Amino acid sequence: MALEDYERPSVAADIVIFTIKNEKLKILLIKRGVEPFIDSWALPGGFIKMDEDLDDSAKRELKEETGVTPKYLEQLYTFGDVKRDPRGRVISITYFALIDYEKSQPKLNAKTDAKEAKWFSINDLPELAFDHKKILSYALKRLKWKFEYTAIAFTFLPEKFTFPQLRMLYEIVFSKKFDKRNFRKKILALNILQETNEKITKVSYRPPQLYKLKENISEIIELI
Amino acid sequence: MALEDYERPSVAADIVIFTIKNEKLKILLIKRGVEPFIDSWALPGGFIKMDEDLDDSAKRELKEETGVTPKYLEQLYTFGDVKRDPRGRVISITYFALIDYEKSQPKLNAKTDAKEAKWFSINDLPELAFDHKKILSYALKRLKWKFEYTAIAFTFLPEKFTFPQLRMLYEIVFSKKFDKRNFRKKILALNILQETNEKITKVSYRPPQLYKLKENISEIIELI
DNA sequence: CCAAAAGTGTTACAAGTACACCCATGA
DNA sequence: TCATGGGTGTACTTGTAACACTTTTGG
Repeated sequence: MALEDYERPSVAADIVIFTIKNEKLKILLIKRGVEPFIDSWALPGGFIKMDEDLDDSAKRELKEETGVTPKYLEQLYTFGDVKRDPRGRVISITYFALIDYEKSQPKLNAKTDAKEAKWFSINDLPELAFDHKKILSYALKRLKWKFEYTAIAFTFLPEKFTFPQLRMLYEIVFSKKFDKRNFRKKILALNILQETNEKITKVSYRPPQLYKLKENISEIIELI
Repeated sequence: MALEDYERPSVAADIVIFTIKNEKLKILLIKRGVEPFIDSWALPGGFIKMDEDLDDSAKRELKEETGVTPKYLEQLYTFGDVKRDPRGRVISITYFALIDYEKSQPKLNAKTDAKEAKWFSINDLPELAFDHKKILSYALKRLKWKFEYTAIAFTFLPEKFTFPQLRMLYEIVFSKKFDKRNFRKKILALNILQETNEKITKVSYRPPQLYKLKENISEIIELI
């Protein structure tokens, strides 16, 4: 049962990274510079190295290909159908990541196999390489689930944010409107927000109040 | 970017399979017949083959080592820390499986690397090989989650079952008592059960009624 | 003073929880 | 007739959903 007795598959990490910009839910894609699927859009990712843990690999690939560092990262699912990659057996450990929309400017690194890195609105996507469409659909389910049962929405927001901003996130993710009174009541009941005495300025209507997460809440977002 | 340019890790599938027997939650372990961790108890599993999909690999390993065919199987998580296996880089795609307690007699296959296969109560476990304790703890979380948000509990039961049986499952999984009136009300509200006109016999108290899942419900257990 | 979006409170309905007595059976 | 666990209904509490008017600001 020595490890050498077995033929080994290639193992890659691929990342679905979401942000929200201009009131749209977006994901970051790269344009492939190599075969197969050259010039197709695909999820950022690449082969894992033998001396790095899986999460580190996902972070590195994302950083190398797109210059982006996620605020939140978790493993999504492992796809490994025999024929998902025309080059041979490639198992893809996929990741689900989120980034603050203010910090989401991709910077392409020319040294990688990616020709281009670009945010695409989820409603206006190109054809994707490999089985990446399936992966994305899985990631979208996870995103909705996380919004419903955890406080992960805050990772899309800057330190200080308003209720209208937060509500907008939920409205985008679930593609429906939420009543602002009920929404506020529900969030406040979680008892994780702290009012600041600052307001948004330069809006030609009643300016919304800024809130922030209470101290020590940021780390327990998963637990709600 | 040819696949050959990358060193490849070994990839295994390991399975946490649960059953309920004698009012105890149990998992199936094998006693390792080879190094490393020879004579230690471990999750059943083994290296994936190049021509089989991941789920098939998990099913095959389970069958080969323990003779058991799961009623329910889903991917759990992929563990791949650099040093989780002393032999070298081994990534483990883990599975979560359930089996009807009436069909859960393991039959050891002598041709494998397992010396023995045995059900262990979750409250009375031996030391486990590798990082299998961590994997098990993850599987337990998933089990509770599935019980809470899906109708997966029925996979532990035979075709016809009683409310007391079903309630017992929940009490075992959550280690707490449920009020029998409220429990019944909640399950009936799901509208997935059909009363039969049969009862349990040979009990020295009022015999409980047998129920079964409505037609076409078995397949949508995930959706509740 | 107008336009725009923020902020606020009450009522109705549904879901969940707590709780105690009678029933059917085998021994 | 007794012991055992099964079966049932009601009141209370909590959470969710529906809904309309006043407030603050910049232009």
